[in-house]
Amino acid sequence: MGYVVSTIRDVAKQAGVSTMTVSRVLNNSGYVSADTRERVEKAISDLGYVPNSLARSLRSKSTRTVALVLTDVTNPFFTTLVRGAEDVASRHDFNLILCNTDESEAKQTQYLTVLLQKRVDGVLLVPARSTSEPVTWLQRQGVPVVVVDRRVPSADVDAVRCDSEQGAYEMTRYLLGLGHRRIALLTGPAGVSTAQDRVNGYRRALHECSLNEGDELIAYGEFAPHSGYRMAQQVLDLPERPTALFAANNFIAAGAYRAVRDAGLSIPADLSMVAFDDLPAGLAVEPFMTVIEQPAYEMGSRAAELLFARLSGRAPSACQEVILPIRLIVRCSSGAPS
Amino acid sequence: MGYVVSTIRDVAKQAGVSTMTVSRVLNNSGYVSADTRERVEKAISDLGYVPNSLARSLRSKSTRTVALVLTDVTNPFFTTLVRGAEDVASRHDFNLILCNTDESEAKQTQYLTVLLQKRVDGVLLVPARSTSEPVTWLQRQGVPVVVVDRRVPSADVDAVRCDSEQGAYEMTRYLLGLGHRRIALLTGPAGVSTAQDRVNGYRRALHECSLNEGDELIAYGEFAPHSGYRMAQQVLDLPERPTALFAANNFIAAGAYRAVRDAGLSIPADLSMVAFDDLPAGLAVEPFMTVIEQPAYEMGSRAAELLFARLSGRAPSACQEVILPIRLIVRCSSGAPS
DNA sequence: CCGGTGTATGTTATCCATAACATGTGTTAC
DNA sequence: GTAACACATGTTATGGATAACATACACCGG
Repeated sequence: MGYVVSTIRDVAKQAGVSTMTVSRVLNNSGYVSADTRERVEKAISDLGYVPNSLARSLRSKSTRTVALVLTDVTNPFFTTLVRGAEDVASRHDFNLILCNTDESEAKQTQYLTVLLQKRVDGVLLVPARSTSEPVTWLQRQGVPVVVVDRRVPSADVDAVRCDSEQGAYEMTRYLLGLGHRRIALLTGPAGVSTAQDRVNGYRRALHECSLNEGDELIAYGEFAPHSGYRMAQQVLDLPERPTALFAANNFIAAGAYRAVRDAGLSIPADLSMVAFDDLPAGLAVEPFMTVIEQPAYEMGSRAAELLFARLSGRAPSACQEVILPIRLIVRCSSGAPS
Repeated sequence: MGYVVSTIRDVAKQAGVSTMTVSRVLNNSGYVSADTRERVEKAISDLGYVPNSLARSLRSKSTRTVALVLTDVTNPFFTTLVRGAEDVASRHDFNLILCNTDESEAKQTQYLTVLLQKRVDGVLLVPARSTSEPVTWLQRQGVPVVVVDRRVPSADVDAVRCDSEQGAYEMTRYLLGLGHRRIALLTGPAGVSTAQDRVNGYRRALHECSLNEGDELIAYGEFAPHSGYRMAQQVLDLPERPTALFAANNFIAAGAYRAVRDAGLSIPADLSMVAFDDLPAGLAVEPFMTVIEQPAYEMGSRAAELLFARLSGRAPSACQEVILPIRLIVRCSSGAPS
């Protein structure tokens, strides 16, 4: 009970020096004799002193902390992205705070408020919705932002992402090339740029083939397995069943895959299936699906690097947009329509 | 550029009051007239003022933040546990910081250091290894701890978990009851209490049946799919193949499941399979496995409640150990040996 | 009319560290 | 011999908020 947390003053007294000298030892700044340093270090360890970063940050105006605000920590795409950001952050000796918004704008606002209050030095943001408002808010508060994975309209901000429109276009072209004409697209919320861009790329490819289907083959839902399941059911129930399913992300694909199996259809014999984002190899399904792979790790690391470039002032004043290349990986879930 | 972040002083000046009055408005404490409150609130919103929680916490000696340190954020068992903790935290108007140690003691130490520096008010800890050291360290620094899911030896600390030994015992009894005699156990790292307890429960059940197998049927690995895959391969390659596989957690089960399929065996015809922790329903495998289910959400919420009880002083001075009940859910992955 | 109580606001000290500046050695250079 | 400089340490001001205390007025009861 009642353990007393010691302060820099206690350490100074114990070591017989001023607090400033202790501070120098802690920060390895300025001059300290070997002898003094040793005494101070002994005092620190004797007292079990842990510096108070609140006080430290208050004075130094830097928390050495950045935040990564994303929409779904459980998605392997994002966990990989996190590792990329983490590695860069720890290389810069920064802490990374993870905030999971669950695709909710309200939660996002709440987290950004807390982050501003905690005075994080910068934010990596995967926006829950396609609005520039949160970005400009952070910027007005003097917090550098890098927008990751998704677009926000008309914001003057650093950004790292892949070209979802182009990716969806290429994937759709690939399916068309196999001979598919009825291709269903299962996508995310209409308000999310990646969901919309993938629709646009899909449409562009279809239009090029003069396939102007109505929108019955496009299903909007959430980036979640249960939603993928429902959307797949929905398009499989259409009078004229599609010959190919294009899931706009890995979780939608996972759910859709179950729906297809539950419907007694086999892949790719009865139906081709492709997806955006690779599927988690470890989890029960072996990697067999034809996918558009995005370099998630690199997205995280490049975004973090951009942020640290801003933080250190080593960045060009103009904002940078980094578009990373995607890769179409053909596996055995896709083939010519029967 | 150069946006100026405003302080409570700026707000006070703008509203023509003292900083103390602004503080009262912010914290809804003390007396403030309706008229003044309105002026202050206008000033706050005009300036886009965001209170500095560093300064606030420094003075008030409370960060209104607790941390949940766990070993694998990607595991649905833990994400569910997180939600339990989150809900309770937000009900108490506290922030929850998530720290992912990846089962590494080094990472755990690093995170705890940062948390102490940031002066979190409390910690929920899923210990990476069975050592009481990190717990006593936190306690000596005056930070209340609740140990979750896993045991640490001889520590005087609040704890919430399930009885892994008993769960494994019951599951093994169940398999023995079906007629299985060669039951392989795929478990986690030897240094983790849940991994070890599950071995102990398994052994107890076997001993009761006078089945004193050597340890060739016990494989130690990591709580991860790739490890489950390898361990399954290992026991499937034994001269006398086991008739049942018992995975000590869901991720091991997911990997083992793939190994079984890759070996061309079918479940439960050729081999029964059971697991500790339910499998993620959403991810490609439908829930079909016989499991010991732990109340993950409740573990998180109860642990958080215990922590807040301590924080508010409303807790009995003696430490509490909460052992939550588990449930054996029989599904179609297990049957009598062929 | 006086003291007690509730309301409304302000002043000062403080939280714990670091920035900025000051001071005092000893050594080197010319 | 002394200016210049590296080295070593200390003193004071400061960051942005709240705790603790102080002040002042209004209203009420006796």
